[in-house]
Amino acid sequence: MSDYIPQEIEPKWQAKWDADGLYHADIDESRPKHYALTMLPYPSGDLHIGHWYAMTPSDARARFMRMNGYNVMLPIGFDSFGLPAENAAIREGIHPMKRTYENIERMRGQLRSMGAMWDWRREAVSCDPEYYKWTQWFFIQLYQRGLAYRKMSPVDFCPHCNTTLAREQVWGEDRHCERCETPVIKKDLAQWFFKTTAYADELLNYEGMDWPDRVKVLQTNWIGRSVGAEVSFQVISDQSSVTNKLITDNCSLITVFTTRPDTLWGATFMVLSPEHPLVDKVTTPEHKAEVEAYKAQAARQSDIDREAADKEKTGVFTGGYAINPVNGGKIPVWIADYVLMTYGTGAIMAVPAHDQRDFEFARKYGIEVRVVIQPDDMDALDGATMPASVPAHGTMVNSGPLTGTSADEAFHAAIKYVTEKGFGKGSINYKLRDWLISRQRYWGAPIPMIHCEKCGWNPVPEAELPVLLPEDVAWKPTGESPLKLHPTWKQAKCPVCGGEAERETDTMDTFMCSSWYHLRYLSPHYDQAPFDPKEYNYWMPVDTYTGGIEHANMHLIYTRFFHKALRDMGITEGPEPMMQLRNQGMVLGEDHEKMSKSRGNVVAPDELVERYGADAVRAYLMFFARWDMGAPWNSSGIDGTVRWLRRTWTMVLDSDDSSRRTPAANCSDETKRILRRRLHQMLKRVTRDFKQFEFNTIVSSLMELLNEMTKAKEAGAYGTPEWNEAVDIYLRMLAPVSPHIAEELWYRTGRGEPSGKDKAASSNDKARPYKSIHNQPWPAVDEDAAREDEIVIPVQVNGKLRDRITVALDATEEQIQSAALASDAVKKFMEGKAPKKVIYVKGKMVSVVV
RNA sequence: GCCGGAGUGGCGGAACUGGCAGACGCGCACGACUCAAACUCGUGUACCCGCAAGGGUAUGAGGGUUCAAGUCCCUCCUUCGGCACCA
Repeated sequence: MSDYIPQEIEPKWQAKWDADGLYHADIDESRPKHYALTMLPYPSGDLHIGHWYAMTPSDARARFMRMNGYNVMLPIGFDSFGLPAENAAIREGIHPMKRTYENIERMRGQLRSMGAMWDWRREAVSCDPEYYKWTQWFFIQLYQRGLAYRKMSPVDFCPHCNTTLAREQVWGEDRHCERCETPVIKKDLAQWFFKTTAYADELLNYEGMDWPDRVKVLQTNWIGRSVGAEVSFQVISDQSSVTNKLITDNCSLITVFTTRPDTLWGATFMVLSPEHPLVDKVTTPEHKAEVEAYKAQAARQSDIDREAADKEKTGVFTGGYAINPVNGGKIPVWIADYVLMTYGTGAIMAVPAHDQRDFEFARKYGIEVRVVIQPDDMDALDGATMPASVPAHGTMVNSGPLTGTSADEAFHAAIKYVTEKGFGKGSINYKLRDWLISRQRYWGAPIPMIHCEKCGWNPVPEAELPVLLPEDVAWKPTGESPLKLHPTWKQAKCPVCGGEAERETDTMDTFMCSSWYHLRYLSPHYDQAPFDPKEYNYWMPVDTYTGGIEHANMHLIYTRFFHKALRDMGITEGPEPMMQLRNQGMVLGEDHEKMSKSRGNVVAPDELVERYGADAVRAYLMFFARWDMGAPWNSSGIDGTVRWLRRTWTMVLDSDDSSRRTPAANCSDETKRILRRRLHQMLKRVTRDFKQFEFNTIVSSLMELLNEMTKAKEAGAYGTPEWNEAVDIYLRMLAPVSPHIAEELWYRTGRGEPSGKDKAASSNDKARPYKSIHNQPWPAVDEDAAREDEIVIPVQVNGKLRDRITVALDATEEQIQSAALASDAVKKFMEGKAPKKVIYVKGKMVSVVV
């Protein structure tokens, strides 16, 4: 028996599988399809342990599905546009394209070392013109559908990355850039947006999706649907008049959004956001100076200062008044920076008695507090003296026709009331914003739009796609797109009038590229359309999608939006692109901190593969933590999986009979029966765990089975039919986890030999078809073999475990109960008393109560 | 503040309809092999009392439901994510 040397067998089999096209996924209508997808990597230049942690269990799962008769496609590619390559260009003067393709080449090798079942023919690279041509094409489709638009607005800008960011890419309390952690600033810029909000409601529907609740909750919170009403308040024109003459033109209606229309009678003032367009109109000449000063101060403040929730509320009175439409009350109009222009209508009605923010504001500025809901469990409230706002649950008071009803009923009644009276209507608001996709950078897909002085913005004609990136560009960190500084690139002919025009010089957010990569994998070189409809009809939707949870509110919302928008254009079909989603956790450094170069706690998978082999690294990554949780790395733990694979090698191949082993002829039936029982029990567990993505217990079950088999081998099982069956099934279960050693042992034990007819067909050893273990079916559980013939029943007395009795599987309840009561230990703890009650749970437990 | 996840030996974790807590592995201890060490193999390993048999205590804390709770319910604590003046 030779030694287990993964460094020899792994490259050998990788080359063989590649040469045989073993993992090619082609349309085959005779088999059910399974599209397995893992989030495509960014070509940073090195595959890190996180990639391995995400990808190897996904590969194992795909292999399991393959062995279960599915025609499985597992594609791979690169999300290869993006900032790091461009920043390196600025720093080191290396062209982003050159650097990116070098990195891709390096990572291809690293990916191959995993021994995963990628179909490399389907590789897609998003920075390749044959890919981004279609990214641009999709932009145009969205534009023509009215789902892409250009707007001047205050947007988040990362001063370090020198580009604008989508709202989803701004994180944390200090509002920092998702990529470089620099706090963002606000800039007024004309930018392109996608109308994600048009699909807000549909994105909240997860029907038929096998996604983790965690992700659904994150998305639901992010979309932030609120149900309420819009109510319009009229501004009083002549502020000194006692007759309250109303301005009748619509421009002097202030519309607010409220989730509590039932509290309308308690609105004692209004607040406009300082940026609200009606501020100037409402403000009286005496208050103009003060209002202007406040507006200027609010504009200067960063969002971070402004949005700090614990900051004391500030604001100024505009001098203007509005009429509360439900009771005719004259209420003052203020401006305050706690009201955001970006949510709702940018204006609120303030109900200090039942909203803490409004309450603090009212007390600070001496505004009336008017109670309209009396909570049932509190003494009668007095607006003038109450120390804090009270929750808006209870019975309506001081609320006209609603008085006396419960607040819950009043919610609907109020909407009906304002609708009938004509000054409001039911309304729904979302926190979700439209997706800002413009980036002032070079290394991205150019936005295929042309601006003409006469004809405005128009898309580049389809025949002229792709709009190629120029290669001769100077990279300077200016905050402007390098494309803008290029001497000629932006010059273009207007597609409408043919006159002189200019290209859009911004490029697209790379999340645009990754919103449809699963479609490009279907046919990466197809040049008639973004994908070949034949491939689409067979493979889509994605059956299993795996990746990190950090994309819950970014990629996973974008790609769902994209699919739905395309569906409405007739390009895709079905409600969702990815039916099943599973998230892996994160591998932390040995110091329990997030891995980073600066902490020096990064684990390099290349070194591990070199030292232990890919099979051991794969097995360890599946074994060492719950996949969905992740855990800190433990460098000595991998020794356990290395030992396990070596013992597997020895168990299967070592036929040395000179040891103390019992000869096969003397092997007892009992040994064989136990071997088969344990084998099929483990098979059952492993099958279940693969279905449920519980990879850690798959490996531990295999370890247990190895221990059982080693015992059986010592007892003479080696060489018996039961032994051969056990080896056969063991290797098949091992194949998805550690594909190389499984294949090698399959081969060495002659299981890959062609049988009968195949063998006769060719005497040439090389041409003989080899029957790879990876083309074998998953074994079937023999339930009879797995069944125990005796069971051990724990016996409790007064809830404490006192004994275990062994009974035949078919023992009756009476037999088991009397055996339990006959036990010495049980008798001892019953202390001679008669049992009050004996509970028997079938096959599980006897519980005696005295 | 709100929403979600997680707290089990020295460590990673297991326990899948409430039914034997600690599977499997790491580490550690002892033994075999060895001149020796490493490797490998074997045995042991939650904690406390006990030579042992045995007994007691344990799943973040405290209550509850139950014959029986890591698992269900209530009140907290710690920790990790996300959101955060969202009207």
